[in-house]
Amino acid sequence: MTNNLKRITVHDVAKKAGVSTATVSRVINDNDAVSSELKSQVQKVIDELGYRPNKAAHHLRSGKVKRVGVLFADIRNPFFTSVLAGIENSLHEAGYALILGNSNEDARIENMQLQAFLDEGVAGIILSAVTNSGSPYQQVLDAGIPILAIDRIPGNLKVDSISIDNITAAKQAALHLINLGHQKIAFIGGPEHISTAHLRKKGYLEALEEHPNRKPIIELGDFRQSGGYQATKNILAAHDDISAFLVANNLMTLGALQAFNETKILIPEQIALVGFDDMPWATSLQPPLTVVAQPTYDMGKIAARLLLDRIKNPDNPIQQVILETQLIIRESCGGLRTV
Amino acid sequence: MTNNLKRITVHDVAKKAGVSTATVSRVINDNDAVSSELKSQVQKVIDELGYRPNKAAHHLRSGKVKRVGVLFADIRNPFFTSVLAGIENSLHEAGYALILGNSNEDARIENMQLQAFLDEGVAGIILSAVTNSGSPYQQVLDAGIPILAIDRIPGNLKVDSISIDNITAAKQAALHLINLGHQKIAFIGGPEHISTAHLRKKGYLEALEEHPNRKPIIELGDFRQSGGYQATKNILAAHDDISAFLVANNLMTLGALQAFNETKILIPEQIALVGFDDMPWATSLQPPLTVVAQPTYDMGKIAARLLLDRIKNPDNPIQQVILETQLIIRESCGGLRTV
DNA sequence: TTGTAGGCGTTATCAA
DNA sequence: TTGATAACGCCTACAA
Repeated sequence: MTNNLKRITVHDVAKKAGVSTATVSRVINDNDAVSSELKSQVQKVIDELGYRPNKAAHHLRSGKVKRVGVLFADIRNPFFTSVLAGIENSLHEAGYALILGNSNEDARIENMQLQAFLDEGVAGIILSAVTNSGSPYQQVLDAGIPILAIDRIPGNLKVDSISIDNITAAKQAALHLINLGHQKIAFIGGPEHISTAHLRKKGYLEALEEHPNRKPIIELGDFRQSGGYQATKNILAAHDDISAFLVANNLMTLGALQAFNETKILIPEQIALVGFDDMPWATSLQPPLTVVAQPTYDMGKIAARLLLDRIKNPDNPIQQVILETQLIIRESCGGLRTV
Repeated sequence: MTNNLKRITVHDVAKKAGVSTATVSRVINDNDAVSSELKSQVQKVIDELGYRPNKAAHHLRSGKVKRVGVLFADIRNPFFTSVLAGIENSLHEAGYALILGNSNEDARIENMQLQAFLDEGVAGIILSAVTNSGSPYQQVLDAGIPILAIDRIPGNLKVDSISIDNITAAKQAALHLINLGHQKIAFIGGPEHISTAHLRKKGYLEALEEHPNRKPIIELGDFRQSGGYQATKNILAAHDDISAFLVANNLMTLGALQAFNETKILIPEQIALVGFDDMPWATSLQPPLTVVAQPTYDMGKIAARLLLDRIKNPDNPIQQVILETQLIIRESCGGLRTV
């Protein structure tokens, strides 16, 4: 049942190649100066024997690991899934393994997962933070493990980060609705402690401020479908003269649609709708959804690259990358009413 | 910049507690018989020092790892995302780390990823196989690493597995459409080499066979949105008398909807639609989508548990778990026409 | 029940 | 440029 072929080690290679284990090690790690003669000779034996270095031993002795931890606040949200796919792609190309964790929007779990990453041994961590404060992450940085903050950036944390310009993104969407002639535009936002939620609300408010007589109508959800549904219901119950909705998150947009369908409200005839994130279903809905699109997959790819850069060059200056969003105008926001 | 606090090891604990490193090791690993007196004494020192065992050393010496590899064919598909969340949850509870890989429906990449898992050191692998043959996976099993096949089960592979009853699932959906009185029911399936695709087609065919005069109308897509779109277009172009569609995958269902919207075909008035997987958007669509629901999250949870069982008991009999699906009837398939 | 000591597979240091 | 050797941190015979 069990495998009784003994594991092939540097010793086996060394013996067969007639060199020392040190030389074999040097060939594996390429770097050192080994005569190209010996190098190819050893490499040949490595191939013949099908030798594969033991990573645990390598890690133990050298302290180096090609492993990155990815900790997201909600891996079920398609936004993160797409980002994750981008990360996976970059890491795989670079020969790094990806350890995945889900903090589930829970600071306690997040903390445990980070600790688990440290125990497991990672060269760096990509993190969509649950809390807005940097302090919980300091111990990780103190341990010499770099963090790359993605999407949600804790305020006082000095780390590399990648995000979108949330204020402008939301503002642009709100302005579009304003320019279509809408007077009463409701905003469904997320929890204040999440930076993206906070900033998108700010963008919405900024847009309204630029246009007189437009009062903010705001309801905050939990970034989940049910939260969007409930927030929409609440707004509809409290106001009967709203003609447009801006929803600050993908799943909440689905919740809002559910509420509109239930209430037999027609989109865009009765209410214009702009959502967040260009998800697979956006073009399958009737009418197709107008959205603020984030470059999710690319965010992931870039995030991984930034982190790998940091791992290679710990003393480089910190980079804060901000990607642009795109307002994709489809039919859910209706045509021009007044200009 | 760098951390100059030396790492705390068993030796530090041993010295401070006035015991040998062997005793410390025994306390860490709980199992052995250490007097409860000594045990609590050592534990106290461990807590005081904040000692955390080095997993690389543990792995190297003992050969044991609490790490599982998860390799999916398409991590961007929300079906897998949901399964993944279930797996993550179970593994995290059990103190296992999750290494994630994406084979992207490519057998070559799948092979590389499996090799990477072996190099990295995993106690087991959860796999949604790209190919339908078991042979590519034999080397992993030969290395003593158990595989748990999920969703797609290679034909000739003797491993634990968890899946749904794909034949019955599709058959049930097709029968529902038949019972509603539909005569021409089109089926959009997936690539034949994927077991789920193959079996769902079989279920559709079985349903038709039970009812005379119903000819199969089949188009195969690639399990992606664009494939569903194209397949729908093809069917619509070739037939003008179809009154119902059964689509065998979640993203292809979105593609079909896109095609229907574009062609101004009304659901369910002109065409009744049944899709696969109860995804977040199903209830946000107008009309809400009738679907064959798979217990995705639970599949993941159970998959992880099965694998951990296998890791603990390598010689237990093989388990093939088949979960039931549920036909959730909403409005997209229309009401009863004829019975 | 507890301690001693050797080794897991690799790499870093030092010497040749 | 190459080799001998110790050490990374832990576990496990074996001895006491």
